[in-house]
Amino acid sequence: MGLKRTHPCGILCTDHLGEEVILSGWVLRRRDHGGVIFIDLRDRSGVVQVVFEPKTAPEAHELAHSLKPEYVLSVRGRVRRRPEGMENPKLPTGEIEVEAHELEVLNTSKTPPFPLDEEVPVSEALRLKYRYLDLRRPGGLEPLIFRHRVAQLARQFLNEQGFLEIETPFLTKSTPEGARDYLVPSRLYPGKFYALPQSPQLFKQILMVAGVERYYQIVRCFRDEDLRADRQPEFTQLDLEMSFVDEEDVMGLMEELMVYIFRETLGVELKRPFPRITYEEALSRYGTDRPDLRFGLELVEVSDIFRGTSFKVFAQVLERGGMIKGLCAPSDFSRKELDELTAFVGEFGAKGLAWIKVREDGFQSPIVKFFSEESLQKLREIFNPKPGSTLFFVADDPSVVNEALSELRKHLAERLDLIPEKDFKFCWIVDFPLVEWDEDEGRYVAVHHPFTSPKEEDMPFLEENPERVRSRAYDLVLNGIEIGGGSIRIHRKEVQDRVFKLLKISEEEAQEKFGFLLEALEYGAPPHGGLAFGFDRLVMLMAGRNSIREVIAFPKTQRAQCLLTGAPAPVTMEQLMEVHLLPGWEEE
RNA sequence: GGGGCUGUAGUUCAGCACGGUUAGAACGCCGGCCUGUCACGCCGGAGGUCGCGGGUUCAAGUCCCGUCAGCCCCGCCA
Repeated sequence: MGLKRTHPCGILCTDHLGEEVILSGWVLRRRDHGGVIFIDLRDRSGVVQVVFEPKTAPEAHELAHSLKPEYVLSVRGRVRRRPEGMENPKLPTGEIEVEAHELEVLNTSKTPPFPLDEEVPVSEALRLKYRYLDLRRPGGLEPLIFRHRVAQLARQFLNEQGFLEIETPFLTKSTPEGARDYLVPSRLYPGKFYALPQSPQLFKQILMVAGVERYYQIVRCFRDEDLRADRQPEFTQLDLEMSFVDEEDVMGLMEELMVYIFRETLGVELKRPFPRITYEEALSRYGTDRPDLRFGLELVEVSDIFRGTSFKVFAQVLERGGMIKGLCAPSDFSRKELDELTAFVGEFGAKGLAWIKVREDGFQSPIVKFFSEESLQKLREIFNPKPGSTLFFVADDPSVVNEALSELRKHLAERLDLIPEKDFKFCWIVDFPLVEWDEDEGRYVAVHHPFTSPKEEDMPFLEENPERVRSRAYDLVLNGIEIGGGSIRIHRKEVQDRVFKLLKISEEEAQEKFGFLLEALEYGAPPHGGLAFGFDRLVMLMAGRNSIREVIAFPKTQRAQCLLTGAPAPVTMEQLMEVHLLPGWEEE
């Protein structure tokens, strides 16, 4: 390579006037006037206009005729001010241009399968197959640069707080419960398998037993489950764990971390402390344990108001122990829109959606005739509805009511444009139940995981009334998306034994599955707890993107394929034999 | 496993409800011209397995069935 780069393209400005520079980058566009030729040269830093003139540099000018998009160049030239009136305000470097003296073509390029020079939409499948071109588009690297920055800030913050970054194994042991594992066959041990970790949970607890006291890791995790816009089979956690702490210590430090990252990247000043909402209250007011606090439309239970009503649908639901909740939307809806909303809640199991329109002269609805003036007055007091708004009600079992209205709440907020742009509303959800009854398995299962500590004051109910026991777990929710979760762990074996008993995990089973952790707990395990962020989700939300694929360099499709490499792919018979996997599966 | 949206030129799309000449547009690409453009301009040209398979029909891009792929959602994700 003859010409060695001296400057990035995107930083050149009037400070560099008269300087001789050597630039390297890709041809974004060529504007060839036969005489003068303009090349927009792009590198990671940005774009600058290079001018080839027949008089100034005949050789370079001649060669420049042959340039095409995505050719790779080095150009030697002089920075000069653009002629009066020829500035391009759309370019950061638009005040200047580079008068080319020498051109070296470092590589040619095939015509790209999609245009790289403009913001035209390109199908995601094509973008993923040619991800290297997709990323090369102007601004294409932005999400990854942003992600890098968030990662570095997190590291910096945690380093200063005395955390050690420690790696944990990827080839580890399958632990049942939780998501489906990705399995790796063992060559040395026929019939045995490693599993890729769903999270470093057990290792980080053991690091606490090892005396690390403060651990973190930005670490890949693997779960073989179906994909979503915010779920990839391999994703990244910012994982951390601390010794000698309670939940307030962890939550407080994590708030500081968020404040720091948001300030340094987005210039957003987050207010501390973040609201703490109990699980029960979140369900009551928002119908979900991950509420979006950027808008109102809160849910209110109105069962008592309608008790004894002659409206059959409500009465029957109440009789069989169901509930009625409602919300007030600040908008009027047409008959057709109301039908659409009814169909919408139907997707979540609601058998109907009752509505009352609020008019200047009172309520209007087909069902309002069933309600006493006293009931209607109470509705007015609760919702304080302005004329022109609409009350919605769902009557059903609590789980259906909450899910349907929670989804309706989000749906209406989007539809009515009630969500402020660039708004970041955090909250902690606390006081989760320790366990919930699993109908299919016929036993209690852990809401978080089996190592989550119960609250001290609820310990007496562990055996008699387990559903009443709250855990020392906490979830961090941002704009209605769970971005982190953690807990204070059980560090004493007798408590762990009682929880296993409650979860109907036998001693033999516990020994087989988590024996190494249980044994570790017996050697002076300190009280400890921690948290894991869904790092991709956090970055996605901060970057204002709709999918974590946008903030991952090489994401997989919804069917879990990598369109770039073609993974997953067949392997040879020899490879299968080596890991003792006999073919036969083709038969199916 | 289930529901929905999408699939037509290299790209982004129109055409499909009501089947009927040779399937269009823009950008890109190829050739030519052009000394101040910046989505340069002008002239000319090439480019199609209408995702794939089957069916209905005299005739299918268009209707029907199946299938594949991408995306969104439910289930699933302690």
